[in-house]
Amino acid sequence: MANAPKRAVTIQDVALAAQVSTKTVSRVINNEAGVNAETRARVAQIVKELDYRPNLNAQSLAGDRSFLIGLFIENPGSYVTDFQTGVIERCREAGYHLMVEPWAPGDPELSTKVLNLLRQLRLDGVILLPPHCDDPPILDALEKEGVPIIRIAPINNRADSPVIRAHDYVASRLMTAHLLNLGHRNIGFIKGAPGHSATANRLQAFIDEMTQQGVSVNHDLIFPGDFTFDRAEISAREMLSLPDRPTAIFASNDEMALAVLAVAERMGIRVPEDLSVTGFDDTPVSRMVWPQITTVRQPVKEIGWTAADLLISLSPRRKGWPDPMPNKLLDFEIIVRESTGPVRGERN
Amino acid sequence: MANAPKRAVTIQDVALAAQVSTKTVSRVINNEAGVNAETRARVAQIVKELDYRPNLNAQSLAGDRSFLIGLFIENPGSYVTDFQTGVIERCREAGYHLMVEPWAPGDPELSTKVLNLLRQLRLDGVILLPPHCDDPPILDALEKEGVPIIRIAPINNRADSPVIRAHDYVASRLMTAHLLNLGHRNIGFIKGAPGHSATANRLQAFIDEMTQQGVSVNHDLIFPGDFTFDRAEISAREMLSLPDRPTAIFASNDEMALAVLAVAERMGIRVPEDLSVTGFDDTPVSRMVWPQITTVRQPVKEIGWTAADLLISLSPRRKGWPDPMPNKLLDFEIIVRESTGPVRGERN
DNA sequence: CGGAAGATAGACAGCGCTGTCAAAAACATC
DNA sequence: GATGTTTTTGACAGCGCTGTCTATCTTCCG
Repeated sequence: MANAPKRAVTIQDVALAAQVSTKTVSRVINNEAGVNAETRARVAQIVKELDYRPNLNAQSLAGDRSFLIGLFIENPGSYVTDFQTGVIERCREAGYHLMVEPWAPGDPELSTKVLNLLRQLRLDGVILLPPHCDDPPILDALEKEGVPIIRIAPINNRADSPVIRAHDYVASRLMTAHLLNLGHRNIGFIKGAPGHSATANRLQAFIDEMTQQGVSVNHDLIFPGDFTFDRAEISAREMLSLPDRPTAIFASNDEMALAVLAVAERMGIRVPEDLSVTGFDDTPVSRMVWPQITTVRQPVKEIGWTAADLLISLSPRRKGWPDPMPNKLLDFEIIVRESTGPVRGERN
Repeated sequence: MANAPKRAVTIQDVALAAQVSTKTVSRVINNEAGVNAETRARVAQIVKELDYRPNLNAQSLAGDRSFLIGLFIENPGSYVTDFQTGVIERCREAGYHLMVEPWAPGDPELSTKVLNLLRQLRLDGVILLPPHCDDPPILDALEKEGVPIIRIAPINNRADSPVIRAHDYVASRLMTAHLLNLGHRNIGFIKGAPGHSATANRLQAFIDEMTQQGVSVNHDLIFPGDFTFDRAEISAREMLSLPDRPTAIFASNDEMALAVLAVAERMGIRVPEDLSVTGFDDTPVSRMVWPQITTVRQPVKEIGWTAADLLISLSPRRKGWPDPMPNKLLDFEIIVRESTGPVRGERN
């Protein structure tokens, strides 16, 4: 029904009531220096009494900042949800808002569309998740508009923006060591999607750890994947049909570990007795299935916090990033659950 | 680094280049009537050449509409992700944007916070998911600001806004019938969270179908739940420890069905041989686990589309909703998978 | 061919706020 | 008490756009 289009309380109203200029009110609500303590108190009082809230559009237009932060994602779901939660939490505390924008990586008009968004909204910053954090059309558009960015777990280096990542590589090595400790030697690996640094890191760490522990890597046991259930299902089926099938499978994320579980179940292979399975990310489902999945907890929400904090701390002063670029490397945690167990010698 | 603060192309620039007034340019970009076809073409041409995009903030400020739609959620995840995707898709096509705002239902300052947001952002509309669609502080704040709303599957009626829902009740009856057809008579039920219409509807439909088919409902087999895994796990454990335990359990959503599966597995109860389990919502995981869960597919994304479409179609003209309120009732689909099977007589 | 009606265009103000700069007030100094 | 310095405040323009209203130009009709 959209009733009563009541005119909202404006800065004018406050100024009038407080007997000061609008500029002074502006100073108070923005916590700027140079206002007498008494005046400040009086204005603050009136603001409260009148229940005044500045109009963001007007602030944006006049002040050339939007109080909006973009989050570019490929598709929602998986870890993105947690991440988003983290970002929103911090944004809200700081009076910012989050605009979630999904993009399809291959889109030929991507650049135009991104530019369109940026020009229209004047975002104060953008957080780029993989694979967008390495996507030239997107990066170019952002650079062209001079929008500050934060990249999460990118592949390529750039000197112009901070990077936040968790230590995938170390985590993956530890996870591999976990499998090796359990006696597994014949270990299969399902890769993630190309274009994600996690894909390369997790695989490389797997190979390095195996090698360092003197276990030769069987490259025929490294199967393709793309972080989805369906693709992993195919790889799992192939791998488990091998005459000398692996005693353990390291899946590059939880959803793919789920696929391995499903295939194993269907083939009558018991987990963890006959096959150990590990995931990555500690998504909620990893503990809702049976057996619960051994996985790596990435501090996804914390990464979200960090990203938001960085952008918010930057935005008021348009001075660019501080000199040592404030990159962050966050901790992870290996979570051993039911899907991994000691290798059983009776086969072969 | 936030380089080159290049001044963006404005409507002025276009007007100058096209030798018309800014107002005419405005007419063209907003597709308003009253512009000569020739002029329109010329302006459109220049707009393209200059790669001009109107500044949303300015449009909002001057035009009293924000091109922003709010989506109020309790917490992300579950079906919300799909819903969000649907809304974003339509918003983008129409030049709108989505602002996702999670709220904690019990928050004593809820009203203030919502008002704050509304006054600051001037949203063109808000979509309310359960349980917010029945939350007085939120509804009051929205009404006070005259923001149009769409409510998804609310409990209470209100004449002032459209409602979109899928036919929970019918779906739940059919699902119950499915269980009855398989020969189950001793059926357990795990309820959803209070404050959601789905909770009441799904339960009532279950009771009604049972009753109609002449099967007496054992109220001791109706267990509490809140749509979460953890709570359902407790209920499932209790239920399956009963001396005369049910041969089927109807869980009010997929996550809780997962819990039943996990408990059954742990207790050595086979699904579906010894126990049939059904979920609700057809979330992605319902087919990623083994056995895959029999569930009800709700057209969550389509509901998102519909909600966005309604709001967008309303917003340009501030005339309020059309007369028969455009409520929508969407279709569902029962998806029979592996977690349900015929009852086996050998027990007792 | 005069005048009414309709189509097209522009002038202008102003949405609500902040940046800039100058004025006023308060305080220091010798 | 005159002068310099700092603090506090306000006037004013303008961010980029749209709503309103008026001016101009066409067209149509008796």
